[in-house]
Amino acid sequence: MQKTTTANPTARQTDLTEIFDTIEYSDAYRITYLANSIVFPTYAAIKRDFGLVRAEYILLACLSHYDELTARDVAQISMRPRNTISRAVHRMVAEQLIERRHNRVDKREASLTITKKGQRLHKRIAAYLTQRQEDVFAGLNVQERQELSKLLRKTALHTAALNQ
Amino acid sequence: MQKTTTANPTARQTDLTEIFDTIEYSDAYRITYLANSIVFPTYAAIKRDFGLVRAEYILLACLSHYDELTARDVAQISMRPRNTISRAVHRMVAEQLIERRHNRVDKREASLTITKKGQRLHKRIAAYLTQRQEDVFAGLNVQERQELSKLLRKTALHTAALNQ
DNA sequence: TCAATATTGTTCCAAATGGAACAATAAATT
DNA sequence: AATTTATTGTTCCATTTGGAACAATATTGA
Repeated sequence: MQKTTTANPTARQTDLTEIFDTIEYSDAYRITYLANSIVFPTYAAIKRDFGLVRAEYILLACLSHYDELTARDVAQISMRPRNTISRAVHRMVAEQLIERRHNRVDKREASLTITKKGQRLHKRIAAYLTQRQEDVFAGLNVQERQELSKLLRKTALHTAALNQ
Repeated sequence: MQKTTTANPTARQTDLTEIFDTIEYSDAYRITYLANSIVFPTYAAIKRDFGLVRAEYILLACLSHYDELTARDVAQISMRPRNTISRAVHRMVAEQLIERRHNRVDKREASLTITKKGQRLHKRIAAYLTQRQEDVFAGLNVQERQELSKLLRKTALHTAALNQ
């Protein structure tokens, strides 16, 4: 709970980073803040430059790292509702960024794969995210960065099990 | 790039966590995954139980930790567009969760404060987020958790400066 | 075997969202 | 002082979003 002032409006009186320490769920807050800092500007740039909405580049990213996935898999990996993935699939099949092939065994599902064109696009998009990632983590030295990586990995694996 | 199969549809063949390691921007990815894991289920619960949308509880959280802020401050802290904050302000003033007082010096802006009622609501919401935070970080031991906290804090502060 | 239940992916619809243009005010520049 | 530029907060509008109901298929269990 910090003093702010409107008495002297010329100077920025309030330290807008205090909440990092004072909020009850400070780790969750910091994580979310960092995620937003990475994702929001990059998302806007991807939309502007490539015309993809979030569910679409998520789909592209997932398919870039697995030989094939079902829409259900993608929804689970990304924690997005199935209908947004479904929409993304249709638009991206139309754009020939991915391919869909009905499963002969289980006729409900279809397996999705990325095309060459899709892979090329993913590479360009990944460069945006990688760049922003480096900017965000530039405040850490090499050991710190490694340690953070390790801890995030462990936490993410634990959480994935939790989300199951 | 991992083998999956649709040949034997009964067993889950694909390890959906592999992407944590194989993706180009793995730190950014892990951070985002964790943020989503914390925020999505909690957000849904907050909406269900209290009827608040995201911009609204963000506003509440910000005002819980500063004596007063302008809408602009909140937009900056939360990295949300100004119009979503504006909407949230109006609804929450109507609900008497926050108060708005026009600034005499700079007539464009208004200073926002949280009410007692707003504070009580924030406490209840914070409990949801805190609980989820604990679940997500339960995979770490005490030292690891402390170390992660420290690294996240440093990175968040660096990023806040970057976002300025 | 047949009914009941679960799962996958889709469509529909109402709500949330964010960019852009705007009015009001303030600050900077001439 | 007058003009130009910047800032704050708002409204408008088109798009994105996600819950819920649904059809098709698969699985479970009586």
